[in-house]
Parts: sequence; C-alpha cells; structure tokens
Amino acid sequence: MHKATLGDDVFGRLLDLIYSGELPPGAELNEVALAERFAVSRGPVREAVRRLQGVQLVSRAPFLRARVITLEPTAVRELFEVREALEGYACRLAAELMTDDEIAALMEGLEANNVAAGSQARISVAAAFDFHERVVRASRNRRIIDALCGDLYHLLRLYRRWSGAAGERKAIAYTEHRQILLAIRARDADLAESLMRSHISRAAENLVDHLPPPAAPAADDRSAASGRRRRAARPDLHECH
Amino acid sequence: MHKATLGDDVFGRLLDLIYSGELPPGAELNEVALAERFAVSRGPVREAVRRLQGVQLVSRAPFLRARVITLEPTAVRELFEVREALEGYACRLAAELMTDDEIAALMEGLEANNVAAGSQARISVAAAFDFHERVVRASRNRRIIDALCGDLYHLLRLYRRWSGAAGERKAIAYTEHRQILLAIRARDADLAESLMRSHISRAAENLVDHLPPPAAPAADDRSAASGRRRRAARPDLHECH
DNA sequence: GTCGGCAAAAGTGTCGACACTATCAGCCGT
DNA sequence: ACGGCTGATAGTGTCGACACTTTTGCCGAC
Repeated sequence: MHKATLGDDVFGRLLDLIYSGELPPGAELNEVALAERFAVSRGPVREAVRRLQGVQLVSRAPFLRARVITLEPTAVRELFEVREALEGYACRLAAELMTDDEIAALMEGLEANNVAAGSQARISVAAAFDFHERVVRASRNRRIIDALCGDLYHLLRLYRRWSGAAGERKAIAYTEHRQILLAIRARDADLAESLMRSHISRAAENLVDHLPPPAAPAADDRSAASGRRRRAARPDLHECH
Repeated sequence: MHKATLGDDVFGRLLDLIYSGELPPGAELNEVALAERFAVSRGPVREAVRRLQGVQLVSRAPFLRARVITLEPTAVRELFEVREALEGYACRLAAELMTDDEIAALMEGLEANNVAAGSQARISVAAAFDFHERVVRASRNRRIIDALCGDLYHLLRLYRRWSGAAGERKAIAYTEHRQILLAIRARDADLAESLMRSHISRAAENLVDHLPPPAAPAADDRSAASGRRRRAARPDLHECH
C-alpha cells in the first residue's frame, strides 16, 4: 500500500532528534551532514526540512541555514493563544457532538487514570495527552484535529521538553479535566469552552514561568551545531498542559 | 537582499493558475508538465507543490498524482469553523490591544468605503478583506496572523472564486463590520468575539448555499487535466465573507 | 462478453553533479 | 590598530538522469 517514502522517514527521524535534544533549539540543520548521517541524498533531507519549516519547528530564509526554532516567551504565548482559540472551540463542538457513550468512556478513562496517578506519575501524563486529544477529535473537524494533533502538538512537545516546569500541575490537571468533562456531559457548550480556555491559559502561565533562560547569548557554548552533546537532564520528563 | 528562489516563484505562479481557474478544483498537477511550462526543472516545481500541500490547497498521497482540492461542503464548514475560532479570538485580542488611534483609523476607512460602495461594488469587497485583515493583525499574534492571512486566506479565495454567492451580503457586511468595530471601541472583548463569530458563521452559510453542484461525477467532462479551458463565468467576482 | 493477469507507459521518488550565494579569513590601505 | 575589501570556503538552489510505483491498455481464459 502506501510505501513510506524516504522523505517521510527522514522527517520522522529529524523529529526524534529534535525531541531527544540532540538538535537543541537554535541548532542549525546542515543538509549535507544530515544526508550523510541518514545515508540518503540531499533531496529527501531537503523535503523533510521544508516540512519542518511548514510546521514551524525550524525557521529558514532562502539562502541561509535552517535552524531549530528558539523558545522565545512571546512565541510560547502566541502558541498557547492559538491553542486557547482552537482547542476551546473544539471543546465547544465536543459538547455538542459527542455521544453519551463517548462521554462515558472518556469519563471512565479519566477516573481510572486518576487512581493510578498516585503511584505512577508517568502514565498520568500520557493520559492527559489522551484526554486533550480525545476531546479534540470529538470536534469532528478534520482541520482542527490536524492542526492541534499535528503541527501544534509537535511544538508543544518541544516546549515541554525544554521547560523545567515541575509536576505540581499534574494533580490540578485532573480536577480541571474533570470539570471540563462534566460541562460537556451537561451539554453546556459555553461553559465547556470557557473551562478549556482557562485550563490552557493556566498551563501556559505555568510553562512560561519555567522556561529556560533566554538562551544566554554568552559565546561560551559555541558547539551546538553538529555534534551529539547536551544530554537531557531528565531524559523523558513530560508535563501536563 | 533575499533574492527570490525559483521555488517561490513557481509557488506564486501556481497560486495564480489556481485562482484564475486554469487549474480548477480536482485538476491534477503534473510535475513534468508544469516544469516544462515554467521552463524550470522538476525540483522547484516539486517544492512548490509540496508547499501547496502544506497550505492544503492540493491533496496528495506518496506516489499518487497531486490534485487541487475539491470544494466539499464539509470542508467549507470546517474551514469556517476554524475561522470562527481563530478570527473570533483575534477580534477579542484586538479589542484589548488596539490603540485608540488604530480604532479611529479603521472606523474612518470603514465609513469612507461605505459611501463609495453605492457606486463601485468592487472596491467594497477589497475593503472587506482589508477590514478583516486589519482586525486580525491587531491581535499582535504572529501565529494567528500567519494562519489567517496566509494558509486559510488562500483557501478562502479559492472557495469564493468557485462559489456563485451573490452580492447581497455586501450591504449587510458593512453593518456587521461596524457593529464589530463598535464593540472593539467599547473594549467589550466578549461582545467583539461573539459578533465576529456570528459574522463569519453567516458568511459561511451564505457561501455554502451557493456552492457549485458537487462536481457532478458524470463522466462527460473528462478534460479537466492539463489544458486551458473552462473560462470563468464571472472572471473576477469576489464576495464579502 | 466479461473478468483477470501482464506488459508498456506515465509519473513520482531519489540521486549525484554543477551553479549560485553567504560567510569568514586574511590582506591591504588608511 | 582599525575598517573595508577580496579571495577562499561552506552551504543552499537547481538541474538532468535513473529507479521505483502506479496506472493503463491489451491479451487470453472462462
């Protein structure tokens, strides 16, 4: 069937490199180096980089080197405003369109995860993703789903990866998620949208407060380009939005 | 400075072909044919087509031919829902962020255009675009601005190009625009967002009602691929959203 | 006459080489 | 010594050719 093309493969691998921190924010993407590394020609690499540019994970000008985006607080704010608008609206649609069965299933998953959260915080995070994703998909709007679960989701992961936001929001998130779901079950679209917006807004504040120092422009760390350094302090710490 | 690259050039030219109707919805984009036509190699054409895919103006699977998107009513609805969410939010931000001077200037432009609309309907449309664009830009959110004035704007133009929506909304639009602007001036963010949403929602209904028949799958018109036919009935009729 | 398989054609994916542009080091003049 | 200029260098943009996939048209079997 759809035999995966090399470009798609390289795209995924570059995403992994970015998520893993091997390509930290601000790192430059050298087409030939990447092509060598992945043992492919420059064509697929080019295409993958262009796609990353389309997702706004890398910034690029015509003849200049492509760079992984930096984590400016302004950009974080703008990203979360878009999430507020889009995911809030998706939540409204969900309140109008979800079937009772879907709501019940989501509620069940939320509760089941909450009891498990005490011992294993990790799976709580995964479930938080799951909650947001399921609400978004319930909007039945392919364009919104693609935007939130595709492009914006990548950026979100990147920001979370590099933010030192602590886990205190994990506990709060459950409560907020539950309130949102209750509003959906009550078919109160206005309330559901409002709650989702507040939820995301608070997550944004939490995240921006824990952003790393603005990439201290001291010229000491001049080695971020092609090497494989800067191991992640906490290799896989995610945070609840 | 930024010497335009061939890929950018081809991208723009393809946009023109799509807008002009020479590449109608559903037409397939042949890379070699386009490369010949533009007197460039397949590389730039490939890149341009990929960018069009990123903007969702063409749909494409790995080894299949790229096609200009079709105008399904569902897709129109989804597009306008995104506009409702995003542009409504932008309107809220505008109500909070616009300076009094900006508001006064926009009001002035709106009024000036209204008096001119009686004689020349064409410029009224351009001004409607201008109104929406200026409100969006007032959101100060680069991500929202890029989305609405970039990707989604292209789609909007395409839909309007192929919809037979009549001009009765032009008159109504002025009133609605004015109400929105009054809400902004009153710094009533909730009202401004709500009004903008209603405005866009009504425009969506108007547009979807006038969509062309769902590309009647009768096999009579098998000639839509590479030639240059199907002249526009009304070469440049735009419609107010 | 219709259906299924097969081979040619059309089209996209990938590659390596060449052309053009930006960056940086060193040189010259002041 | 400092600033501007000029090469060399690294990197991206473009090209034409080849490999792989899908589609299409044809042929024979049922």
